[in-house]
Amino acid sequence: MKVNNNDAESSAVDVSVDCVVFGFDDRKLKVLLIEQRNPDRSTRMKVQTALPGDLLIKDESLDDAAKRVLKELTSLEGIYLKQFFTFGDPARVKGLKDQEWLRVFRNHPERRVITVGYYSLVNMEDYKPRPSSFAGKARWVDVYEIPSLAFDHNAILSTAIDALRHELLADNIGFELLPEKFTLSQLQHLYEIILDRKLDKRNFRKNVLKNEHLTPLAEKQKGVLHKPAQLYQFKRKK
Amino acid sequence: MKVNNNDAESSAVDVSVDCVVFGFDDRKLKVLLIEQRNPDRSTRMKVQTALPGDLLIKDESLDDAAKRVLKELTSLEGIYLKQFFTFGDPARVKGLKDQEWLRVFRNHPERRVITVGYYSLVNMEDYKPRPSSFAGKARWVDVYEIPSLAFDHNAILSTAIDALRHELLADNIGFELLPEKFTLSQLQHLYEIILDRKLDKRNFRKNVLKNEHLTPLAEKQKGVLHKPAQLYQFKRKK
DNA sequence: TCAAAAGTGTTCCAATTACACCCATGG
DNA sequence: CCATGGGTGTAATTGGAACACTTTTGA
Repeated sequence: MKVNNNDAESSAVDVSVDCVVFGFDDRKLKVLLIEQRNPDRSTRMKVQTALPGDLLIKDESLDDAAKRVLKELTSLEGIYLKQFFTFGDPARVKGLKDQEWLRVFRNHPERRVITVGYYSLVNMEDYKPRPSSFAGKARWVDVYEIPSLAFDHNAILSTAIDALRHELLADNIGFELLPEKFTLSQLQHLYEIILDRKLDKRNFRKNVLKNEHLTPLAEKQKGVLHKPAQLYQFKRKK
Repeated sequence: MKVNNNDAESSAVDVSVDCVVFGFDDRKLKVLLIEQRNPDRSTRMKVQTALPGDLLIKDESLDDAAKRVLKELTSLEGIYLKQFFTFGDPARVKGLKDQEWLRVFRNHPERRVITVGYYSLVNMEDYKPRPSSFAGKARWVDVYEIPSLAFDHNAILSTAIDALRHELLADNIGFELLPEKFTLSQLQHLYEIILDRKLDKRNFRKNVLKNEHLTPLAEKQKGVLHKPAQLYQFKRKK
């Protein structure tokens, strides 16, 4: 009768969330990567770079776990956050280095870990690095120059980038990555970098001014060595 | 140091997959629902209707788990299958009836269960009901007349329908629901039912003949009491 | 000959693309 | 006065939407 519920067959599994935190510094699309916590000097394991993430805690929803990771890491709350895919390959945490790390930092290093991927969009100006319980130092890395990451995080990241591109085209979420006040050129540049192609300036402006809810401010760029640009703000719809 | 990895905080979690199996009977869009297995006559618990699903087993990927559930239920292999969302609300299996059922059929009824949602598209003609280890009888139910389901399966199902609509528009996966040979009217009717709106016949044909890879067969409909329609087949791209 | 669905083109409008010059500022 | 990026409009093309009648079959 009971088929897959004996512990022999359906063994315990851990569930985590991993967050792909995107940021934009006016030139490059970046993602926030952490150094994995370092084992107490004893071993001299090579530190791996990884996506921020953590195991789910008791009675915490997936979204809440992602918010918690994000808040611990960046102090930010209320930022754009979206579940995009769940990764459950049984071998995804079985790499040699990954196992080494898990043996130090997890109670059940042998357990498989299913991870739910989230991506979030933050305005880099708002970001303040912060010591977090699950990570060493964090840094922004160009999404087009990602090193080799722990676990299957390279795959997770590239899935996130695909999801971000689709979402950008479908729902125009780009402004989440910009400061409160921005110019249309900044916005266009952001789109060009995410989509990885040039856009026509006049057509781009026509489109965003039609489709987006942009309010021109009574304020212009200052201190630039060319004609100062009009600043805009998104009217966030309720 | 160790933060969320002590068993007190990150308690054991079960992971399951749930499959939303869509079918089309030439009139209605249907979904395959099961009766939950019945506790041995002893208790007379009311049988709930649910989506087919099962706990992940050892060393099985998420995709493989979904394929297994599908194969056990329908004997079908190689059919269209897509992960669409993961549901992890801590309360999602805490309903009264749900707990009753879990206490009979699961070794750890108190555990939270995270479930990864898949949907699949099957040609109803190919489907042969089959006794499965995780379910009682299965039946096809009109997606627009879904009863109250176990757990959070109503929410999972409506998320699946949204995902199906998007996918249909983006990737034209409609033919997966049709028999090998079909008419353009059947295809149009399918689109109309999934999207829940009328489509213009001439425009629809123009579009699918442009965009899809349809091969007209040297064969027509037979035995219909009107002009027999051209039959088509999809050229599946390699 | 009738009922039922199959099949077929054209026109109109909206959206998308391509494209080049003048402007305001700071140095 | 020069370098720099800001800002603007139009024409051509493409794609989507609306729309009605003739054809073939079986009963």
